[in-house]
Amino acid sequence: MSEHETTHFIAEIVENDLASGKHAEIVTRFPPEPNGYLHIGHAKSICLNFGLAGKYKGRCHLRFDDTNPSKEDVEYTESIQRDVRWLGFDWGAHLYFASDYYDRLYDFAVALIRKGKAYVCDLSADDMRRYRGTLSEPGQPSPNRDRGIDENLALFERMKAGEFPEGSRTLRAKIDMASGNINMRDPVIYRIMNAVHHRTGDRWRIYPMYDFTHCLSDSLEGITHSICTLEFEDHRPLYDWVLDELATPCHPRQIEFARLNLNYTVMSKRKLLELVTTKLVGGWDDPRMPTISGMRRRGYPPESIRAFCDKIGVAKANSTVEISYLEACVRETLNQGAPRAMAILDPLKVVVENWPEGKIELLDAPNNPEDPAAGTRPLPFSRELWIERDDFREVPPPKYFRLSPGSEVRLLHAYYLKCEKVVKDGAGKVVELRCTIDPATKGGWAHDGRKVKGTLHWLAADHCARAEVRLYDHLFTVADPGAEEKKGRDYRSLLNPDSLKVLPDCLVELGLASAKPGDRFQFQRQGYFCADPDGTPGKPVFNRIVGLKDAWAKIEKKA
RNA sequence: UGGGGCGUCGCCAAGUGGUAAGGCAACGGGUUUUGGUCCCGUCAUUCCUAGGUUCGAUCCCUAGCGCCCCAGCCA
Repeated sequence: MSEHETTHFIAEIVENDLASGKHAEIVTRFPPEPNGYLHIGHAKSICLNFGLAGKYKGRCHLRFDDTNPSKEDVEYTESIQRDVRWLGFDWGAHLYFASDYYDRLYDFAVALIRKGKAYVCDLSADDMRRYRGTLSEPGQPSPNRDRGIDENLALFERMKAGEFPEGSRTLRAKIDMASGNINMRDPVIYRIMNAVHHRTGDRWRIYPMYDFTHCLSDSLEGITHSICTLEFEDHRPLYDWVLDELATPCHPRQIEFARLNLNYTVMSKRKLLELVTTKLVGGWDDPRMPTISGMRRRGYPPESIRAFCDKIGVAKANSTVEISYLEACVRETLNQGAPRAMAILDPLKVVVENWPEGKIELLDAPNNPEDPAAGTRPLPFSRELWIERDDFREVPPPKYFRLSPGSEVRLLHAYYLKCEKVVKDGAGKVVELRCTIDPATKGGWAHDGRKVKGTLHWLAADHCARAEVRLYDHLFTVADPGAEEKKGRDYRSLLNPDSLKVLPDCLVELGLASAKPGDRFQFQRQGYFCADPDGTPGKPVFNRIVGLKDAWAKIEKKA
């Protein structure tokens, strides 16, 4: 992981607690609700929690906050574990489920009732909302607020036994209906639900709420630092209240930080779920999705995601990070390790007129100029070649270094190539280039001091494999779909229609035909690509992970 | 005149009274058999605003302004 000093206010708190002896060892936790797939925002939290535990020699638990059976599913508990592991983190033996604490949680609730700090409320959801008051007006006490302890105990017992219909009663903490903090206006801590829980089945008819469950789960596990996002700041007084009222093993400190936002995408679980269920994308692992599984399929290396999370920092100010920053992190790690390969996305035929028909020459190509240890591979050269259509212009614009009539370029690792003639079809489309090579430039070196400005990638026509290539762009056309939505636009209408471009007839080096899903390459001069599981032995499929920086595109755009 | 937070370069983000780190982006230049990588340079006299305290304030005080979150029997 990154060497540079990662220091932020949470690390500072941890360091102080360790230095002061408040804690001998820190314990953090990543507490997802299994109601969707993890996304890059979760990755920030995962890196933070597991990262802190790793750096300060503590431990980090993976705990599923599964208290709402109506939205949760085992599919998600599985995908979440897969994703956390893939990111490079290990919870060891510390895998927990809030649902495993249901019995103890129930006992805690009973204890609260005994203390006169909780009561069974008969208000309907609508009435409860009315009694709650508003942001600027205090709430009114529930008619059941002063119900006797024994009656509360009996009623709660009967709630548990399933004697009452869903929604008919709740257990509420008795705190302060006039509090400016609405979370403290006698919050519901248990509700009646008939849903089947993915782990406890139909054993329970009542389910604890987040505010009651989370702090107690933390305490039961001996968590020292309970790190969550900003929107829970208002819940901290309640977190502390519950732990102060009950006899618990310890009282973790809740610390809030700003969640990650990325531009040109959405991070809301609801929207991501909707994109998946309405088939606006191919699934949770669609390479355009900001999900961990999407990024994995796209080809983002896990270490680049970790580096990104490390670099963006941790603070309390809401912020939106440019997705290009993530892409820069991906390029950085891929540049070091990805083997280079020739691939032609949009082929244009070149016939080398002074190269004998049928002659094949094997040239030596380094696998990675950044890493000599990666070795070399033989590259066949022949009379007929493919080059990138975009690497030829009949009328070259200013500063165009590539091929044009009469110009000379270098074929990477091969020869200097000169364009002698342009062949067009009836419609005027260029279909073939008649060229010559300079035999004295084998390997791509001219020994007469002659320089060439452009270097092109290429493939021998009869010695390459077909491949499908999928090019991706931002999921949305606007940087901030949320802002547009506030102006009345449906975020779905902001989806980028060009976010996926399928190129069915690309050409790649023969060796890539056997690439395994997940294998990553740099297609020289173009970008980084990753073999997709959709590929077949005869026809591999490559996802563009991210393009290389393109100085020429910039020049051309300016002109 | 409900409560809780936050405001430092286009985007992140250090800084905790001694005179504005770093990364990304951008721009200029060098190297280069990827117009990639790499290297060098430029890029906030200014820290939301206005007052005040101080020899000195992004950091302290006061008053404003702006933005985010909260009225689920979601998490």
